[in-house]
Amino acid sequence: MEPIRRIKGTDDILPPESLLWQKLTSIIRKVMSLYNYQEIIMPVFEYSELFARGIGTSTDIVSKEMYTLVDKGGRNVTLRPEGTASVVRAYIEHSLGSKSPVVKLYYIGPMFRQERPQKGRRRQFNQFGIEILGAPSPLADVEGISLNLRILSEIGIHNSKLMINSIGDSNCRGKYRSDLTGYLEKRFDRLCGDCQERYRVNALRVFDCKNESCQIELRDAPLMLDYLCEGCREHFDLVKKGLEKHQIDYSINSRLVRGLDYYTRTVFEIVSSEIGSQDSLSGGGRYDLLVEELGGKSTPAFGFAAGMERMLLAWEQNSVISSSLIKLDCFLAAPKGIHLTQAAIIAEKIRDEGISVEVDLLGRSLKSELKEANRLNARLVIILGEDEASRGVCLVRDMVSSVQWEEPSPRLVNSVVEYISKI
RNA sequence: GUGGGUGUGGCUCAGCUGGUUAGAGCACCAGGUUGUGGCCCUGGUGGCCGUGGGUUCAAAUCCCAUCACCCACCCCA
Repeated sequence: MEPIRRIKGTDDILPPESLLWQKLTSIIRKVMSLYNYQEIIMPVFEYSELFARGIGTSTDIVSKEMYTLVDKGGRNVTLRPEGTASVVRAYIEHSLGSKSPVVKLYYIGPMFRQERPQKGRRRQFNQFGIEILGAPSPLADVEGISLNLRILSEIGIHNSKLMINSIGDSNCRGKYRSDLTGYLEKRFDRLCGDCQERYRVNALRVFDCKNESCQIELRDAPLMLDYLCEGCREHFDLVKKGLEKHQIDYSINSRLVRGLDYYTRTVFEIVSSEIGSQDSLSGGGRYDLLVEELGGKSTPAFGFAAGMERMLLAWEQNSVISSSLIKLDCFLAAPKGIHLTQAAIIAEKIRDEGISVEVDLLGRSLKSELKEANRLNARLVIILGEDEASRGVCLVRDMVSSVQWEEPSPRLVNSVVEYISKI
């Protein structure tokens, strides 16, 4: 019989690595609460149209990467490729804006994109992200970026770099776009095939091209930063000043263009040079037009999404040993299987006191059980041997100091509690 | 969708100018230690050498096909 395998681009996160994930999410939640963001838990699938309208049909995500299906009711639904569209949908659907002028939400969960997997790129992957809805001020941009960086530093990722840019708004982007396409048109023949395609779909993305000859052609290309209107220029200046006041290092990357259509003004990206070719740990920016685009009232907004698998990749560079996170207070050994049932009952009593206990379920030899206890990193081993039982005592062994002593059975639970709490 | 690389016990890999029973380390089990873990020693379990076809007296090894995984392009978190 052929065993069934997991779907391409999906992962089983096994222990002990899953403990690293627990730690990661607990750090994220802790920092979110420091900034007073509330969690929103959303469906993982939505009407396909939400993403088409929210993310933009010209993007790769919508045009070729979505897991879309028609359900039995004839609805066209899609596994979410990102979180922002759903948050905005929920914001509108529940009129969150009328309950409070500024709404700050975060989410953690899986996203789905049908791309060719590679390092740092999976078909099901996990993101966390925030959305600040209702705040037009650059203060919101700066807060979001600070929060993002704080999470990275709490985790222990220090090898990352922040890049920012402004891509203008509906006032100024139009003129820029036409000037840029005009510039590119004149050199169209000298651009690579990919860039010729970009020219047609979204000219701003030619700046992402890694092809050297294209970069040479782009040397004198007009830059968005020179086209910013008064409002956008001022907003961008305040973001930069804000970052400086927070002592946050950044670099301006005038070629930074986000792949999603909804961004306006501020865009940012945090990259790591140590996680392979997919080097973006997180990215986001301002999207002042999206809420209205999805049928809500005009609402300014800022948000970002971060790739959790990529953060773990960057984290492993700092040699965090996940297996050392496994800890067990106590292992209950009942050699030769005589007292297995009794052991299980004692284990429950110790657990009642909040102390973790493992019982050997196989009734193995004492040697095997100690070996097992050692593997499990157990601090104490309680041995319920025949000799001891006949004398009404148990043997307690500290696996770190190798000291062991006899304990009268009635006192066992109390003294284990005492011992563990003193460590 | 395009390109490159790799498929040998649970894991990491050696063997691959074709030639007798396919190896190592780690992990696992047992013993050395007649109830006591980690270190050490000894032994053991476990592999249709990704799959299918071809060449040959003979294929893990050569050829073709196919599948899977990895990395990169593209794009993005």
